[in-house]
Amino acid sequence: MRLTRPFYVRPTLKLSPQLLGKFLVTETAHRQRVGMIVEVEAYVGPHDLASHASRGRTKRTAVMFGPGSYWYIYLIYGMYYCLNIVTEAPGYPAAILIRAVEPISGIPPNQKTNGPGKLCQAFGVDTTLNETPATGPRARLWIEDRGVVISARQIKRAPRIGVEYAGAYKTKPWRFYLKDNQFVSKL
DNA sequence: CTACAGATCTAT
DNA sequence: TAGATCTGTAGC
Repeated sequence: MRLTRPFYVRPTLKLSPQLLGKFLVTETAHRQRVGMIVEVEAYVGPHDLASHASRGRTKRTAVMFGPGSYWYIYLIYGMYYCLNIVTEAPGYPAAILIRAVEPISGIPPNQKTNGPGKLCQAFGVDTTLNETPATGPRARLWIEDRGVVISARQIKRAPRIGVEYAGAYKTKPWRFYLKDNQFVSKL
C-alpha cells in the first residue's frame, strides 16, 4: 500500500530508518519502475548546516518548510538530480534524501541505482516533479509499503556524504542504510 | 548584473 | 584527483 501523508508528517530521524525496505515506484505510460530503498540521509531543521534550509527560506527551499509528503528535487553540479521526500509539519524545514535503491522491476539491467544522481536517472526523475505530492491518486512518483520487515540490527548509521563544510553537523550520524546491501552507494 | 559553490559521478 | 555543466543565491 502507498504511504500516506501522516507517515511523513513526523520527526525526521524517527522516520528515516523506516524508509529502508520501502519501495519507490513511478509509473509512466510505458512502464512501472520499482526499487527498494536501501540508503537515505536526513536533513533536519533550520540549524542543520548541511541542509539547504539552513540558509533560510528561499524560493528553492520553500517546499522544505511546507508539510511532509511532497517531493523536493534539485539539480546538482549541473548534471545530476537529487530526490528528497519532505517531512514534518509546516514551518519546520526537513527532508530525507533517497541515496540508493535496489532495482526490483522495470529498470534496465545496465542502469545503476546506487547513488542519488544515478537513481534519479534510472527512474527518470527530474525537476518537473519538484514540489509535487508523493501521496494521493494523482502522484506520479510515490513510496509503497510491501510488507518487508527490517529489523533494527539490519540498519546501520553513519555520517552523511559530501557535507564536509557543515561544521558540527558534518559528523551527525544521519545517514541510514541496510547492512551488507550491495546497492548502498558507499560502504 | 556577475560570481560562485554545490546533498554527484566517472574516468584518470 | 579533477572535470563536466548549470542553477539558485548572494553580493555589488
